[in-house]
Amino acid sequence: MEQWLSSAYATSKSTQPLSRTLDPDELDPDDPAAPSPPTADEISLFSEQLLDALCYQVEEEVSGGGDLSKSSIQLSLASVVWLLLSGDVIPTLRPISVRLLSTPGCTKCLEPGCARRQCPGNTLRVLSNGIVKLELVHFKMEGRRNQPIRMQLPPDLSTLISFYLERVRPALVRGGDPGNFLLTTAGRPFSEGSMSSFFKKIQADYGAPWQEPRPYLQFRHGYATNSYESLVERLRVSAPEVLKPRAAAMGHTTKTHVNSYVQGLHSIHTAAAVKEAAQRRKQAQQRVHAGEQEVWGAETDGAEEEGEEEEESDWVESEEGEEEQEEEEGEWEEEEEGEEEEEEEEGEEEEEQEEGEEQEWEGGGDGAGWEEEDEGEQGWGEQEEQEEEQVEVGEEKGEEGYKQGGKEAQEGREEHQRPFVGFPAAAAAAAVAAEQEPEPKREPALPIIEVERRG
DNA sequence: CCACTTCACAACAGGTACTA
DNA sequence: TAGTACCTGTTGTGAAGTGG
Repeated sequence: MEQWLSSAYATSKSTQPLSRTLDPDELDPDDPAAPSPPTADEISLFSEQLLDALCYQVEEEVSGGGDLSKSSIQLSLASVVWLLLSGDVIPTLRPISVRLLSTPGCTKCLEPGCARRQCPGNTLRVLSNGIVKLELVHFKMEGRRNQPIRMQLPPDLSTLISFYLERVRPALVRGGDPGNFLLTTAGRPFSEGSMSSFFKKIQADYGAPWQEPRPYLQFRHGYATNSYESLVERLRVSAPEVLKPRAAAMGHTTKTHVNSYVQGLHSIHTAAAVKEAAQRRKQAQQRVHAGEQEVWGAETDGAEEEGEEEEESDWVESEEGEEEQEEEEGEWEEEEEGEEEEEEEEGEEEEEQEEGEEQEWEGGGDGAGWEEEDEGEQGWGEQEEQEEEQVEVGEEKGEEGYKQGGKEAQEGREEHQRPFVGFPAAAAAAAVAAEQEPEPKREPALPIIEVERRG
């Protein structure tokens, strides 16, 4: 296993293009003295910091009956942008998909020069229960992928966005409304550059707990890297002892065992992810019924010590069986592309067996479900009906797919109610949530990502 | 089939223009 | 004049194309 890991590393090193050469006075990123990227805990802490500040500030102003101050408007805008791009509550979206988001009711595509017929653009809708749903058509380059990303946001973020739409955005509009969900303080749509600088400005202005403001791409990479590191660590710890004796009995190495003898790695993987999601959902339901209030603390003991890895494992993976770990190894060593068809078929079977449980797999799998662009389709036998169903069920799921940060920051969020909870959409969300989930814990839920397959 | 090349796009950073 | 937005060049990445 160790050799395997190192060979995989060597392979990746040899096949990756070298980064640009360092300037003479530039610190080598491998140098221990180089500033480390923000950890998941730090990111979460900063999110909490922003929300608390917003809560405190807005509460005063709302209770005073006046309009929001300029700083509150900016703070609200910053909070929304931060939560959409930082990867704390949802996986980091591409800036372009966020910039092109339109307001509810806006039917035109905001992508300049969009060639698609009747393109709805990147839409944002507030569902009847207050949950915000995103449908992102423009999330990457044109013409390569046609599958839009569909995502239901967690209740917390939905509430914040509803507040932004009702109280903040109208104050940002100057003259004609361009229809963009996010507007700069000057009332214009964000350009690529202005979004980039605003994202860094947020970190600088509101005291992010890391040394220098980081561009959003680093948070995107950080999210992906953390999940990968978590995976490698799990493999490193548990795979060798499990696989070795089995491989030895067959007279070959673990590498040969997985790569040459195990068939249908992808489908096994997919099936396991679906199965695990079902278990996860079942557990969540049991918790709700049992009225367990302390799930977080119990599940995340030790999370504080381990930092990012814990965080990632909560997001992307949960307790997974050994079998799944085994498959991961194989995939990782080499791509078995020829198996894709088989994999899809099997994926569909699994989904049927699970009777809709697949809708949750994005939260319980190994991260594949989080991949917003293409991998998500691999395990799906999606049809339109299913998607509609997913929308409905997704609202329920929102309460179940907990991020389970196990962080003090999360607990801190529960301490006081956000003042923007009183607004109509948010109130509806709260009512639905109260019906569906007896416990009022403010746990951010995993968003629902659905990948639509066309043709 | 695989490795390599090409192309297009996203993002960053620095400079410049604009505006309150 | 400071803050903000825009423009442009550079770099990195992924997908498609091509040749052995």
